[in-house]
Amino acid sequence: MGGEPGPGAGSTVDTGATSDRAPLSRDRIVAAAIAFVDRKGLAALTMRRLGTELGVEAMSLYRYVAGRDDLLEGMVEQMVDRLHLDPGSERTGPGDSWQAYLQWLAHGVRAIAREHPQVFPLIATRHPAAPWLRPPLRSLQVVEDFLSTLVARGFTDDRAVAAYRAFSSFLLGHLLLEAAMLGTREVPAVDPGEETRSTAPTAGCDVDLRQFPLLRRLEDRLSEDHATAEFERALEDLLDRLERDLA
Amino acid sequence: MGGEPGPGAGSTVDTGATSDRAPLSRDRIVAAAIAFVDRKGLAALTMRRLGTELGVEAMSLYRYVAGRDDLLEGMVEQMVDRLHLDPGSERTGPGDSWQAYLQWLAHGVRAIAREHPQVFPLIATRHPAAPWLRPPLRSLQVVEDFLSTLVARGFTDDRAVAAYRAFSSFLLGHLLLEAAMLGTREVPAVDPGEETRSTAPTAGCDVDLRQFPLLRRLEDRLSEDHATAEFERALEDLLDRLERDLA
DNA sequence: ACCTGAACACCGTTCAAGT
DNA sequence: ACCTGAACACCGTTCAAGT
Repeated sequence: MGGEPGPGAGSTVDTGATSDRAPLSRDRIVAAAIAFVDRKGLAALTMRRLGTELGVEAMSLYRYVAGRDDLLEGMVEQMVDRLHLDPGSERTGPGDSWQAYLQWLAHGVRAIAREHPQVFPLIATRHPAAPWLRPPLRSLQVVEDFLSTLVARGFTDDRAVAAYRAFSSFLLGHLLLEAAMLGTREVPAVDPGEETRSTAPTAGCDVDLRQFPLLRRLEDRLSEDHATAEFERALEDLLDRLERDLA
Repeated sequence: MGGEPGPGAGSTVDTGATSDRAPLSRDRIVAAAIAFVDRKGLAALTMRRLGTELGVEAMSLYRYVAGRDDLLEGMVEQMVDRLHLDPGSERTGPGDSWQAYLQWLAHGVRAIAREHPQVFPLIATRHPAAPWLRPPLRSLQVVEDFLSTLVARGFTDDRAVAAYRAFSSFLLGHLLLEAAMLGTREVPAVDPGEETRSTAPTAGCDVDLRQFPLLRRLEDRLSEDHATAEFERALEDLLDRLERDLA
């Protein structure tokens, strides 16, 4: 599971600055960037800060990544890669149904979104490797797997493409929303110990709801987190719909 | 439909730099920012560039917006505002069904996404005014309208909240995907006349599909644009599902 | 081979000063 | 009241130079 091949150390999760001496590779840089964004948010990610995080002088990074955009692309790629090299644990064999495969895939992507809510939005924003393909399953390999799994289970080409669209847009919608909610709580203060400087109207985040009676009445219910139940429900519905279309 | 109230001029759409002398207000700045991003993409939006665009010295903007983040927030707000002050043209009266209202709202949001595909992703990314509320209907007024319309049509509180979640996640997913596809074609070269400098692996955007036989076979079909038909279909399905839940 | 110092062009933002 | 010049701290990125 994404474990470092490193020199056998006890491998505490390493919360602080990881200036350990490891030879600095593209994978290590990308992994550090993901961890950094998980902690500090995307806006805080800077080539220079990431450099010092790695105990190195920022410009060194350019030996391994072509620039900031390439770094972001690498982060998405590394996150999505888990979806095919995952050790077959839950991976469905050729005998399993396409429903089982879509369930596995959906839960895999959801796990990514929940582990890295700050990074996940990049999946929707960054341009795909193939511009004519929609983002959410960013790896071409994953899309190929998706289509071939369905076609092998009796989908026509057209229906497989339609299923890909329906599935990916469902997944993107749900998970971006979920990630946005998770991401909100995570990066409250810019720095621990720094007073939130309420210089401007920006700060007024607790809006007054006097003009919105229903919002006030439903505030508690709206903020409840039924994310998992809602996700399962919507996924079931989608699979049912795809199944109906097959007949 | 979003027409300028301007001084009666022939009103060509004004493609170039709009350095006309108008007294510079928050609304004008925000509108200029939206137009700029539509033309050049979000990454190109800079306080300094927006300043010169408006024939003004960048720092002047800070009289009207609290900073870049506030500007982005203003852009989202201005785009979403169309959804309630729209001149009731298609706005449904109290006698109409909640289905008609949701249809109207969905098409309104979709129109925004299609007109401003480069700006639309901000709706999913920027933090909401109320952190416990999910983004896609960013205006609290719109959410209030949504809930009160449904409650007035016989939804219980719980069902109205569930409907809001299902509807907003559907809408966000579909429209982010659609906007991403539209946005891809729009900003191909950084500048007209500037050669795309293929300095690095970044440039290899036309991936070779030799290892992905299904992608190659379905490339044409995958890149077809059935956005409108798919949207209508999925919206119908969602409304059916909400209706089933009512019984 | 791998990292760094110094430099360049460009940011966001502040603030005293102009008109 | 509204805009500007100059300045500050910080970016991304390049490249000749160090080890």
